[in-house]
Amino acid sequence: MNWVTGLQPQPIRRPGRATIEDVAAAAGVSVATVSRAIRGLPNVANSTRERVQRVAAELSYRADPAASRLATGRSQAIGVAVPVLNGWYFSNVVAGVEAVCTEAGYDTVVLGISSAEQRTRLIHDTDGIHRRIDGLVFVDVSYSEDELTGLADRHLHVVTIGVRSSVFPSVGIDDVEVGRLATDHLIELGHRRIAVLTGLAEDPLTFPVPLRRLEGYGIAHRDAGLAVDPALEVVGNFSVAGGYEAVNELLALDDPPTAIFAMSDEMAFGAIQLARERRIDVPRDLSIVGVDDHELSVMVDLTTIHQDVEDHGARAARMLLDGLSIDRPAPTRLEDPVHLVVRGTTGPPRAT
Amino acid sequence: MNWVTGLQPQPIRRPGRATIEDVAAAAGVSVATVSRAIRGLPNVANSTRERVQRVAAELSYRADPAASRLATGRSQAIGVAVPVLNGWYFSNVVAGVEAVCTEAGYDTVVLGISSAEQRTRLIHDTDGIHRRIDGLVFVDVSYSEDELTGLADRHLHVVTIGVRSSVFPSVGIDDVEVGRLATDHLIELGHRRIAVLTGLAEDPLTFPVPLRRLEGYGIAHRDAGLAVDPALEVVGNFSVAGGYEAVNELLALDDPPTAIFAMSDEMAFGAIQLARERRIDVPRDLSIVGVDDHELSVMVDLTTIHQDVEDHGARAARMLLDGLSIDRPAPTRLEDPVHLVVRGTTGPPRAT
DNA sequence: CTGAAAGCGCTAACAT
DNA sequence: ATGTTAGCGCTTTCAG
Repeated sequence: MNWVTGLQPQPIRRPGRATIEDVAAAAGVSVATVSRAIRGLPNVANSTRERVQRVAAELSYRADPAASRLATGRSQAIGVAVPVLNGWYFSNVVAGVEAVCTEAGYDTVVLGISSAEQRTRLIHDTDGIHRRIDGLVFVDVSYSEDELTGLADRHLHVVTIGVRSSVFPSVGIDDVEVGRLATDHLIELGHRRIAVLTGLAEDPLTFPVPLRRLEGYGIAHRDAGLAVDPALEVVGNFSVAGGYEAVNELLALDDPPTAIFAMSDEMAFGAIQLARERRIDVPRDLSIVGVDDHELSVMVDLTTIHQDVEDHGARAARMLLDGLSIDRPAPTRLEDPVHLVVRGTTGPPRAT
Repeated sequence: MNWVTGLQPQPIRRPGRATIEDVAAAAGVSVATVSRAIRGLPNVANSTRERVQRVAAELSYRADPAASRLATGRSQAIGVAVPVLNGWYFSNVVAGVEAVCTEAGYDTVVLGISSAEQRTRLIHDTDGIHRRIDGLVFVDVSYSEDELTGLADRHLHVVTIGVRSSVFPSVGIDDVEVGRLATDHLIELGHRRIAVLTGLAEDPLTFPVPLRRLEGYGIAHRDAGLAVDPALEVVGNFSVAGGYEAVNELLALDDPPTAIFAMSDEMAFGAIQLARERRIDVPRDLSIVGVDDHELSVMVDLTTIHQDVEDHGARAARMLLDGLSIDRPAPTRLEDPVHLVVRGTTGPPRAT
């Protein structure tokens, strides 16, 4: 009730912000009808629908997202959780996700998961995340199956990129094959001491992709009757600087490698840089193969394994959006083929 | 009404989702007190606040963001609008923004503004954006002052990165100085025919940064008593491929340049690549200077102009968040100093 | 096909 | 210091 009769009877309201009631009034129908008409629900006479839509357009009416979220329980937004936002791989994934989401009328909220603490908060809902988004795509941020099951139980829709999951759909590549492909290439060229630049030195659980690639690396060795030397496995953190440092270490070895399998092009770039500074001839004295087919690899003539990362993001988003209507989508796996792109940084070792 | 008496009498409610009423009941207080206690508002006895917070924690209660958004009108989310999401510059900006926002408890929603249509939709509220976010940072997506004023009138808080604005705060660098610095460096080395790789060939309004840098390029020439040759201004679209193509064109000229000022490192990378393929000696036959100080520039030994992009994003976010409480923040300009980093891709021209 | 009304969960007066 | 209650703007039975 308004006690101060006649004084500012209407609440302070931003001008131009038409509500559903305004539209209803202007169209001479009830708010329920407006809601139906606008969202394309059935049981609305065509003439009515038309009129309502016209009026809504005139008033440039848009349903308040918060209000409809409150009423429906859906936020029309999805989240994309990535360890780091800059960095070639992740920004491409995000780009793919965003494109699809925007197209579908969903907002894309980015969630940086750089620390273990952020990772925990996210999964344990300390963060209240699943009130803010309808679904989540995890990009190479990995959780135990138990944790994921927990999410599923709370009705959060998830798609993972990179790591595969037994509880949620996922898209990625065959990382074992990646490791095998790269290593095989090197072995075929005649290399016997092949170093590998891997990811973070953390709990394997948090990032299994390097492990899979390492597995492929191992398989290639085994198949060729070669033994792997643990000393040749160095952490490069998937960064240029990390790759640089890693190779620096490797070259200090008594018996340094003749070839390097870098699990990302960025690490390979770092490796190349160090080689240049040290005046090491690539590929004569050191062969280098990367993974990603970064747009700059062609520039440095890097042999690498191609994958279409932006497409991974797009496909993941599509899967997620499609799955939103189903209560528990099957944990399908979408696996993109990968292939080796041979360029100039790999060749036979000098002393073959 | 539930017709099947006795069956599932309570509404379908996700388990574990405590509401403010649950907390109130459990703590033996009213919902208003819970609200106050949890948000740290005054007028709550310490003992009460403690108890409420404890109970809330036990029930792992979190205010439903949609509900509070509806009640308060604030969404606790900010948007960051970028032309493209992959690409070194933009992903770094977004990373900076996200870090600050997350820290402050705000969600970061990314908005790709690749098409003119998306640009229009966003600004004209066809998108309903300002119901979804409290503030917006525009990253090198430029609008007329009129359009921006329109946004301000609708109480949308904005900070721009790159382009400066007379209506909203902005952070960036002195782009005229960037152009001058790069060009001067080349002129001092003795170059007289200096090409410039610019941005999009679109409406200047949509992207003034290249224009400012071009201005600096012009000033440097004028100060040195040199004339600029329009034929040496080529569009490179700020991409590696664009830079490659642009230089390809330049070299076809009757009187090709001896030096190139690329407005981004990525274009410079493309230029370097082409030079390599053509066996053009850099810097002997072609000097190249970029802008950004991309982490890979050191790798290709690129002379460039350094700027801290991630920091731009962080500062913009901070300004935006700080300004949220003020009705119309002053259009301050935060300008980061830039400096030339001389590396190996620039040197005196052969025929000095 | 359309309307009335009861929420959705929270905040913010206003009372006490 | 705490409680009551009226919205916020929309969706969704349920009635008609």
